[in-house]
Amino acid sequence: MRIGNMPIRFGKPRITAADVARHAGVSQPTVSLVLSKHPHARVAKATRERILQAAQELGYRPNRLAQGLVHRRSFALGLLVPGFGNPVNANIVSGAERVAADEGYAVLLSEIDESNAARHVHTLIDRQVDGVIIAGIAADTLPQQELSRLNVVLINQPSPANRYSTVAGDSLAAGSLAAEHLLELEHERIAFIGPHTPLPAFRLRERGFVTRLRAAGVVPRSEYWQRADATVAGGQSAMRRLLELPEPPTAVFCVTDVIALGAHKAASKAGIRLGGDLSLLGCDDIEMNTLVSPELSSIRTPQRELGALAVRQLIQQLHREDAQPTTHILPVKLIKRGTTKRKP
Amino acid sequence: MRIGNMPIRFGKPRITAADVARHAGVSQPTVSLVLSKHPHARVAKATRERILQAAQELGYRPNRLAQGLVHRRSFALGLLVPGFGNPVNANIVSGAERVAADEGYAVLLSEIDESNAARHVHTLIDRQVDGVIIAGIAADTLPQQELSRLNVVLINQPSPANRYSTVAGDSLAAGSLAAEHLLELEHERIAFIGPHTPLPAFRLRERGFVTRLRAAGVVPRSEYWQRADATVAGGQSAMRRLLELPEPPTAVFCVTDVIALGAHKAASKAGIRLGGDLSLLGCDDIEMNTLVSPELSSIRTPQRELGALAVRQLIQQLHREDAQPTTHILPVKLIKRGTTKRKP
DNA sequence: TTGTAGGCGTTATCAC
DNA sequence: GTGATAACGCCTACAA
Repeated sequence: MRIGNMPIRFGKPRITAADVARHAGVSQPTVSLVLSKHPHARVAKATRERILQAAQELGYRPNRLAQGLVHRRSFALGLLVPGFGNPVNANIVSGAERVAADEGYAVLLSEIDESNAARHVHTLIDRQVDGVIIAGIAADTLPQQELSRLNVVLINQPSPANRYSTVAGDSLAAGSLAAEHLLELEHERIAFIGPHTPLPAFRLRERGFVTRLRAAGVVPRSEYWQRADATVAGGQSAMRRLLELPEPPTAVFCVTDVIALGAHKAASKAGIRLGGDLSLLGCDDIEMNTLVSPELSSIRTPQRELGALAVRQLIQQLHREDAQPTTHILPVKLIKRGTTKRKP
Repeated sequence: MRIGNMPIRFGKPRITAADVARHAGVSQPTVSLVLSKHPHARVAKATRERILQAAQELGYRPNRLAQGLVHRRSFALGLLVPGFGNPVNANIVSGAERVAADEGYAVLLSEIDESNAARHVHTLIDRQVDGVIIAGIAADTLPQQELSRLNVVLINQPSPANRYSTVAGDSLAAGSLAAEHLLELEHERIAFIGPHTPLPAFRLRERGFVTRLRAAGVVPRSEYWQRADATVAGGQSAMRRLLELPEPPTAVFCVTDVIALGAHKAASKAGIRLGGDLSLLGCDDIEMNTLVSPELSSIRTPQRELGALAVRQLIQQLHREDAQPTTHILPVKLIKRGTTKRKP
């Protein structure tokens, strides 16, 4: 890529530490000492005052790039997500950004898919990010070599080989809660719609679901086990397939709300009374669950909290040379609404 | 803020240009010349080959921070948005990020509200962003002085004093189209729900709407003109107020889909048949419009496109010292769905 | 207590 | 063609 020799507008002369020094009649390092060193560096009160005032007057702000160069770190974090069209990801990003900003870190956003992930990771390394957070995409689909040079915190997925720290909603419990709820409502013909994507969190939800069903003596029927794209359209067609079965299920658990909303739509279109003829349960509890009618029952997973916690964990890791990978599991919660009712 | 003296994990020795130089038996600046200078800098083919190979072998990647320091720019753009829980903003961000990445720019994400805007803007300046894009928040609520030191592109709002470039959906046309559609369906008792927030785009939508109504001889009734929070809940309560009127409207235009979805919900709850008893029209055309039943008619505004265009415009501005503020208006489009039907 | 020297990794300007 | 040398803005170490 060609750089240099390009004019840049607003090359307003930046105020530098040297300017402040001149203004205050001291040397530049002294300015640096007062402004960025440990709270009470030993420097004469008088000079300190003078420097602080000069800085104030000139509106001096240290150049983070220059600081980064010296410190070999940038006070910036990379955030790798596959599209925040998905509200779950949007919430994670939002939670992460907030904490990062509070802690003085910038957030570099990278919307990735399998095809461009390597490029994005490289970009982040080039910018000396202090660490990256990975959400919504399996870490092992990313270039391992570059990843190993970074501080990494994963969201919603166990770390391959336990190398990275993880924060996650309790996916096993989510699946388990889902099964329990449907069993409690006395359903037996219970179906499942999961996405093709082999995202660990989704697999765990499925596992928790199946395990709990089996424990109750309900054996999953293969024709009730549907795969779909993790989209509304995917949920729709999967639900249509279920409804066309000679003996359709009386309850369906979808591994994400987006899928569930698609299923919701397909069922409504087919004239099925949700909550009456058929119970439908999603997972994540996104906002629009309350916009459809009847409102979609769901398992609420923490999202902003995950983003926030991931950033905190990442920042903490930066401070300890010997930090070991940690795992944080946050609880999930069943939210009963209109789509899940006792078996007809 | 205290910096320095903090251990940072993975201080893996970065490969520098000096390393490559040593490896290739040339001086460091020569490496720089070959790797980052105009396509065909004059340097002996043999040396060039050697350098390229050395760089390849060592996996050298130039340090963007150092480049930024000398270029006085960072190849990073700031993105200021008020919450991407709002899918409209999420789409804008997504479109912007994509183009930025393609052009080699990083995106620094800042989720702002009026209270923390100044801090975020400062942060961006400290990081020497080459420019910022502002979406979903009125530019004149931000600190003007700092803003004036930046390259700015606004999304969906005309520039105060015409100082900044703007890209926007055609809000006037959106309002006008909305009015036209409802008039065509022979409605006369036409209501409006707009947000409290004085966001320019919203005011323009309203103006376009009113103007077109007036042109058709329909005089807006004050009791039909509701203000609401720009949320689902806001839309709900506004719609309830409308329904309680002695003579309720037969058609309602909401200035955003989020509000409209709230209105949709309130109407459905009240037993109103949307599209039958009452026509409802939103604006933006977010994805979940097709999830409710009947599906919500809307005016589609470009969102990813706005984000993408904003970045392109911003980057272009960086290249011309004498760039004048420009204005791009993108067309909008009526999407007819189930909630708008001929007057009963 | 403060100033001087040196370097972080890069690019630009010159001599050679 | 190529290699010193000097920035960019800041911080650390050491000397005064």
